[in-house]
Amino acid sequence: MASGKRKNYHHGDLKNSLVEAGLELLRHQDASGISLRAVAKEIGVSHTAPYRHFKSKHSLLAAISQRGFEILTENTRQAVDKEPNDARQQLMLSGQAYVDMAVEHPKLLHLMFGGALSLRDCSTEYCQIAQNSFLSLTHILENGVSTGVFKDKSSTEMSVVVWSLLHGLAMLISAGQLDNEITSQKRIRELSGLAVDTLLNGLLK
Amino acid sequence: MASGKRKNYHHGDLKNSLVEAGLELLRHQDASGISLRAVAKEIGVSHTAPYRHFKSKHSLLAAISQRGFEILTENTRQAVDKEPNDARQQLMLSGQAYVDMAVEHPKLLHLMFGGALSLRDCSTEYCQIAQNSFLSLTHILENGVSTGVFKDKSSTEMSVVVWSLLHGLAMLISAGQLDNEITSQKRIRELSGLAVDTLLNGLLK
DNA sequence: GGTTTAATGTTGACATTGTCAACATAAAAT
DNA sequence: ATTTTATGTTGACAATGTCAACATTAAACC
Repeated sequence: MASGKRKNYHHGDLKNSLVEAGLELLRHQDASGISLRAVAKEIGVSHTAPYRHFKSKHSLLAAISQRGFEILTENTRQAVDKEPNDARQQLMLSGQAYVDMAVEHPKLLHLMFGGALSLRDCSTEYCQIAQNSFLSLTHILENGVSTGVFKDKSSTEMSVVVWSLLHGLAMLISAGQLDNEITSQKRIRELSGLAVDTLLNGLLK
Repeated sequence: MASGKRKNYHHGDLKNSLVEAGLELLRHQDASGISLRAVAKEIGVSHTAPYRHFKSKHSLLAAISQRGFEILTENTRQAVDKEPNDARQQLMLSGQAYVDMAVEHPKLLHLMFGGALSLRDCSTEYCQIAQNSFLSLTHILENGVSTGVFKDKSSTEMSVVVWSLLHGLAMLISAGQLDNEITSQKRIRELSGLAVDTLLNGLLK
């Protein structure tokens, strides 16, 4: 409808619409600046319609966060699939996908990791998908070790290290901490590649 | 006063007390769960007294965040001072100080990096102190290069890489993402050391 | 020491927000 | 066609952020 006012009483797919509207609002502002009433109004339903699909505002934010993990997982999978046999390149591409997420969805990333949402209090499904980056990296590292590209170390521990590097870069970028260092999209890719390259080759002489 | 009710009309140091009270509340809950009225009540002043010292709730949160950067800076400085001549050890100790911050102040760290607070809109002083970790690491790396311990690469770029690694580890820990991997305080120190060690020596065979 | 000024705290009010209960509508099941 | 269930609306209430006007007192000044 032109004015955004719905003709029918039943929306039909309100739950998903609320999540997508929330994602859209997070493009422009932090989670703390988002109100349930604003999201409902954006879609053209009453201020308490969301309570038919979500127990609370917190629940809606958790659903938006889960959507974020789905996007991150899919972006990373597509990137990695470009190089099915090269573990080193897969790490590079994973890094780029991760950092791209930070550039495109900074506020969403901030919601996903920490704050009111916690892995210490989540559904089985949410907890699982929130760890996909870790699992994906573990898989790449296992491939790298078994093909002789990487040192034979605990893949789990190395995943933690690789994930830390990529996640840290993503978080610093999205928080604006590297704005002095970053002048273009190309530069971001350079830094991402440099980070992975430095981890592979080491800092010591 | 025993009941927390102040006898005198003038508090005397309300501005700092608000920041400290906010820090304390952040030990137990996310910034989104903190209200100005609750902070004021904690100190025993009226609900609008804070507006005599802070333009808005956002301003108080920014002051709390700045306090957090001060704590991080001081903790890191004290850790690094233990090894004035060993750049490699200084990196290790910086890592530990950074990660300790994540364990002790997870919600504060989340407030400091991203969300409603941004380096794209901050006072000169805040912007400056928010970059202290970066400057500290750059200094350590410059020392390491000049003493021949580290490869002769751009210290600025290497600082970004090291900071990403430490920051990522800290953020993942504080978000509960590494709870499966971390079983004790000792384990956290191990992971922190492992992360720095892996960055120094590299992953490639 | 008294007066004036400025800093700072309080009171009351208002708009917005999250959430609830009761009611309304219609889709689905029987 | 009727009943049940899902889902949306209306109205209300408590909590919150913020503002203006007023109150208290500390500091500055003479």
